[in-house]
Amino acid sequence: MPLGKPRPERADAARNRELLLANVREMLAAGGAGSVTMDALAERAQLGKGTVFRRFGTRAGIFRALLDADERSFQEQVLYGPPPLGPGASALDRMVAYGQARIAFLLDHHSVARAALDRNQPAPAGEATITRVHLRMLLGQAGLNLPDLDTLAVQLTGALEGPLLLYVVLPEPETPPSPAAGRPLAESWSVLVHRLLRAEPGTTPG
Amino acid sequence: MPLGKPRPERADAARNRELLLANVREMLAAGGAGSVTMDALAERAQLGKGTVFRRFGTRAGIFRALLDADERSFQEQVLYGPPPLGPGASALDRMVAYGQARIAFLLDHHSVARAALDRNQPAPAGEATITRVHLRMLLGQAGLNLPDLDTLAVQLTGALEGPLLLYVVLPEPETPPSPAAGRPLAESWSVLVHRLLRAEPGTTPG
DNA sequence: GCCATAAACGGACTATACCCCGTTTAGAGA
DNA sequence: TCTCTAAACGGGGTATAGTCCGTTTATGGC
Repeated sequence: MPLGKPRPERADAARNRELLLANVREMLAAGGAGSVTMDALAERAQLGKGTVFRRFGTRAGIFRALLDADERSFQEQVLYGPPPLGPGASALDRMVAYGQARIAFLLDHHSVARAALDRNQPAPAGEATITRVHLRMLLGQAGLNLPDLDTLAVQLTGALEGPLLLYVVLPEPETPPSPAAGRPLAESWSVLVHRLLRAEPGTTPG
Repeated sequence: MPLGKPRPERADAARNRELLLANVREMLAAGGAGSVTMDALAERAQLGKGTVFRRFGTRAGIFRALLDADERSFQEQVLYGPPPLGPGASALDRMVAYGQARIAFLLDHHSVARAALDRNQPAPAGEATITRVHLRMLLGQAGLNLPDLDTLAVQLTGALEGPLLLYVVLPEPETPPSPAAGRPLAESWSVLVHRLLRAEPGTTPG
């Protein structure tokens, strides 16, 4: 038995996962993230409560699972899509484009993204890390003459996502997500990145 | 009866508040933030649970109250202390100094500051806002030629505090707070601020 | 001192996340 | 098809945040 393959998920488990996620989406649409309780979800899906926890581990885990699919397709746009979000543009342009896209993404998924946060757990594992890793890479490509790009990437992640996840600069409950609500953030992000990546005065680029 | 004076806190209430906070500090020292439960606190202080909630409203409120005193003296350093943290230095220098001081503060109070966060509540009201407001003011003084300093201040708040509050770049449980642990963050903050406030090439200052 | 009243108090009650473990079942191999 | 085992399932149990409301008490005005 090859060690790298920890046995695929059993068919009934997979079926139930989908069933649960479908129910979560419905509950979400009907009553918002607050209405999704483990008990209610279990009952609605006609499953035991233990099953729900076995699938998702924690309440936040449900929302992480929900985010996952969209997050993956978002990531694909970033890695393989057309520039400037995808490869083929300058680091500067890509960073601005990434910020804009990320803000739009977090706006779209605002309620779920916040519900996916887990006090106790440091970083919502999959979710926030995409930003940190990608920004770190772009900083590297930008040819900055700076020592600690890792830390800078963490801080920029905070600048980009913090306003939407921590200091909630948005939206009134039940407000349908206005597409332009993130405009100021995107605008300001662009300024921040432009100034950060701007060449040192009196330095030859290279 | 003057409307602005909503009646001072009753003596017994004040006494109990102190009693509770003292007990919280002891529990904190003994078993960490996780060991501070409302029931345990109430019992330890020989008070009813209802009283604890009446005093602090919510679990996070306890930690906010704990933070409050230190936060106030921190704020005083910023408003009236010696430069560069206090007034009397350039906006740039003050912003760098503020970042350094804030990082040290959050490091010192890391466990309490995180416990003061309240899912549900957007921003930990008093706590995070100090940073936002102060950065906003300094940005104004810096004479930047930028349109939306409010949003920029929020993003910088995220850059400064996000790493410590959201993406926990620190410390292993039970690690005594190493004073140098925030060095990379402070260093990187300095770089970020320097580049942000750097004069536009070909622009006359003023 | 005495009274009236607003505030504080207490602790039972509810809602909910998360745990445990005995029972059931899918699915690989004989 | 039968067996065997690891995985999945169920739902009662626990811990804990937060609510409610009847009771007690501090305190300002008389």
